[in-house]
Amino acid sequence: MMSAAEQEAGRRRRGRRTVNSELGPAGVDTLLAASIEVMSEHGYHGTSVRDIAHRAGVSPAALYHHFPSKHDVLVTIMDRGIEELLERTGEALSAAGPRAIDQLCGIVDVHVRFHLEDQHGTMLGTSEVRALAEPFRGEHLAKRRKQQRFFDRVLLGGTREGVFHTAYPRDAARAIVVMCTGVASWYRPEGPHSRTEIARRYQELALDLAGRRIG
Amino acid sequence: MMSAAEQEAGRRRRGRRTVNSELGPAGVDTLLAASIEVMSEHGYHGTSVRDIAHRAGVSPAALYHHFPSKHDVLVTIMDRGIEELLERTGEALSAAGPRAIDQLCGIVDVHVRFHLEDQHGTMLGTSEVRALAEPFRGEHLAKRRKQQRFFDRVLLGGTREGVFHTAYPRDAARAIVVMCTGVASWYRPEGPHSRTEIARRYQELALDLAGRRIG
DNA sequence: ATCGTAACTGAACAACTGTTAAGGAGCTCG
DNA sequence: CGAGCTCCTTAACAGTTGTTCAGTTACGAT
Repeated sequence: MMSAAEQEAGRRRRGRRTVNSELGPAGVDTLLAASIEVMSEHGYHGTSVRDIAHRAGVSPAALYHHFPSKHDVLVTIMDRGIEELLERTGEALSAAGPRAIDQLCGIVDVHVRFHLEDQHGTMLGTSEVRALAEPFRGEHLAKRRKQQRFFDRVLLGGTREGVFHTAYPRDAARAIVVMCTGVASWYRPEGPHSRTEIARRYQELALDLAGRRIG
Repeated sequence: MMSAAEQEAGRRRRGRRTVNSELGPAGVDTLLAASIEVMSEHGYHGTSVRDIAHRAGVSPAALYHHFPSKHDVLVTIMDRGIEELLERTGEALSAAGPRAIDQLCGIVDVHVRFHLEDQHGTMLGTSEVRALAEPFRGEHLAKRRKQQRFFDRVLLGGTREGVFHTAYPRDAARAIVVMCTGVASWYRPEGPHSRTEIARRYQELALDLAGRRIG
């Protein structure tokens, strides 16, 4: 007969392989990865603590060793996500230099790549804001507005610079963010185009939306 | 002491006023309207049958007089929505005539207006596809692809016609749909712009995405 | 060897879930 | 009148929910 410890170790290993490809501290990170997988498929309310635990290969109670509540798991995922996006966007903006065209290409590249690489996490992030309780909801929305303002500034700057000719820079900025965010909901890794190619195309589409004249 | 009938009538009247502004058959339509309101706020799984019934001013069991299940309520809402969108899009396309520019303006106008007028319903429609069970999910996705194909055809047609110059007509078509669908998630009736004005602007943005040259 | 602690377990909790059963009020029609 | 129908009720059902609790195991430090 197999000992409880052997059973348990086996279960954990299996859990790790599914979610985490065999390494890592297997605690918080495994649970977060499992949560992202299963929540992005069925939504926050459509996912039970037992679903998460089963996917992670642990018991339901194990989740409460690492997080105070199911809600806190969501908060952690959403906050890590938006924070990384903000950081990467800021970096891209610094690296782009002073020209609005370069800036727009830079932040669109980051935005698209981020939503392609962390497809499930970002889908959670965009669809489950409503599941956040206050004050986390308010804080998260503030960070989203901050991210939006990056795009607003680039569009308005380019308009003043005279390189963007759209009559509605704010609407164009919002449209660009929405369209780049949207890639997470249709992208399939087995599709015909590489992530790099998709990012390149969206830079072009964003420039069109900004009203860059050809010539 | 108030009779049960009086209590009940009062409750129903209150329910109607909240949801339906006092008229209508108060049965199926009231329940659907209540479902759209509360489900668009908390999502399908975040909404209980008791939540819906309470908003509609009836008992939880009343829902099962009109629908076989909670899931069927969602199916009804989503199907009515996509069917009306398809119909309106088809009409707009016929009314637009042969030129791709007019066609694009027509279907963008319909798409934006539809998502502004039925804001809550369309938000449900875009976010809760995952809550649909088979075979309804498959059927609904087929209708969504049909709607997408309207835009694909217009973009490809305009490219062949030589009036649209985007290098990526299919990506542009998807981006246009996504950006028009997105209005439902940020629009507030008390905002600075009328629905007509927003629709007009999005026609402009769509033409930019399509790569219509100025001049 | 023993202590401490991090990581986890199975079993239980009350609350809530979708759904059903049985019945009553109000209406129309013969 | 009363049969039949629509629309709705209260009360209950079994299953699931998030969460807690008391205990167990693995393991590095003393």
